[in-house]
Amino acid sequence: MPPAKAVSAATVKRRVLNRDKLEAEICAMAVRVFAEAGYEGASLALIAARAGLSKQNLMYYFPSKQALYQRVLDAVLDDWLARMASLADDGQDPRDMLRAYIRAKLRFSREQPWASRVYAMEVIGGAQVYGAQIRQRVVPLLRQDIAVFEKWIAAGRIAPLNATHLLFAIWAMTQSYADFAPQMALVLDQKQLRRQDFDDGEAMITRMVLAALRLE
Amino acid sequence: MPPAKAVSAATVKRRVLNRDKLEAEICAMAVRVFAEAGYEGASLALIAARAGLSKQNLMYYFPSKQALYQRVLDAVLDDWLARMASLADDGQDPRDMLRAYIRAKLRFSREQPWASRVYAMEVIGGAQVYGAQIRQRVVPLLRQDIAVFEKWIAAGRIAPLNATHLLFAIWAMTQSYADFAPQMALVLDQKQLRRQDFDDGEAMITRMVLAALRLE
DNA sequence: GTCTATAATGGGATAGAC
DNA sequence: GTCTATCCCATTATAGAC
Repeated sequence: MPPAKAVSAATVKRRVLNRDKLEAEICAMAVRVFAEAGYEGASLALIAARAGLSKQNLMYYFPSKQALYQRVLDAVLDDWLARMASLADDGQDPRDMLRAYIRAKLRFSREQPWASRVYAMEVIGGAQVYGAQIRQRVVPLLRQDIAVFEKWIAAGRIAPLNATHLLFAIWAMTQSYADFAPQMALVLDQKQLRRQDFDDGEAMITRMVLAALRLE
Repeated sequence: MPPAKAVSAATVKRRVLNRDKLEAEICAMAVRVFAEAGYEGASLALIAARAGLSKQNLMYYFPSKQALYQRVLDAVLDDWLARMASLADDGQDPRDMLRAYIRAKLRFSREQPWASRVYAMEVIGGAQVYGAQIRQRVVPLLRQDIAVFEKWIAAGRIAPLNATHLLFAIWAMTQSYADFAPQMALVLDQKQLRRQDFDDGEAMITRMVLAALRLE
């Protein structure tokens, strides 16, 4: 864990922001720490230092570590779901909608890798604190998308297959460009993924999906 | 975190085992705790209780938490790599080899979900403790597999595509049946994944890969 | 090898002055 | 809202008897 950096300039500027903005900025720092160290491994002292305030001051805004963690996950889901225009919007060309869906999900992996990772860690650990929210906010959307696939199949617009596992496959592949980026970078002999790698991934994923659906 | 269970019967039996066996059994308990709680979140006391010995006794066998963690990851990789007969073995039919590869990887996800998850958590967190081992033991094997894909392409046995990202896709999809099983179970409205779900996943993944490679 | 006892540290959380 | 000071507890780790 690298030492916290001084953020005096940012701190001063922040003092004039209102509470909502400040809390959002704290979350933005916290998401990264949680993603790097996990819930237990993340220390409030480090998060506070990264955000440019004292640990006690941090606890003025968030009464407990769990409260901060849940707010972080809420923010992650908000951002995520806002970007992921559901497939359910409707009866456009499946080919175009799938391309857009894959692109949007990969874009999130590229622009918000820590958000994706903190969510992934929570799920892998069994979603012991955030399970209820996932059930309420994520699962219904996934089921909606699956229902769209099934409608397309029923209408003969895509080849018949298991719609649920198709969605699992799309999620797995797109998520991995955030979650497993460190390993991918090692294989590619790079320090981190570049824009080109995401484009290559997008081409690969799109091809696999469309080929499986007999849409190319 | 559920309370530790009494394991008196197992404990007694274990006392007659030799040191290697006992250490292996401790690792088997530890991998699950690390996967559920992450490195920092896992406590030696819980691991010791699950393994049926005292915390102090656990530390007789493993001098530190980090040493135990690294041994756990070593064991995970040993088991994993032993099962994953590399593609590189040679020039069989690409169709059969890919089917076998996907099946072997999914079987590992099904039989050793905690192993997969503890590895995933380590990578997502940036592989800060185990990065060197991944570089030495995992990356070369992945590169070997990628090289096989490229040989197949050069020989015209599969359609041309980005071999690296093809492997990333296969890994992402097969891994996810261990790592994201909790979320999948929620979508499927089940307590956990059943054998049938893995079979459905295998069919889906195989279809996507073979279709992308123009092998079906 | 297994136990009791105990250091030593770090981190979450609270109280109260200003 | 921000600071200093402090409490309390869990946890890793060690020492030493048996």
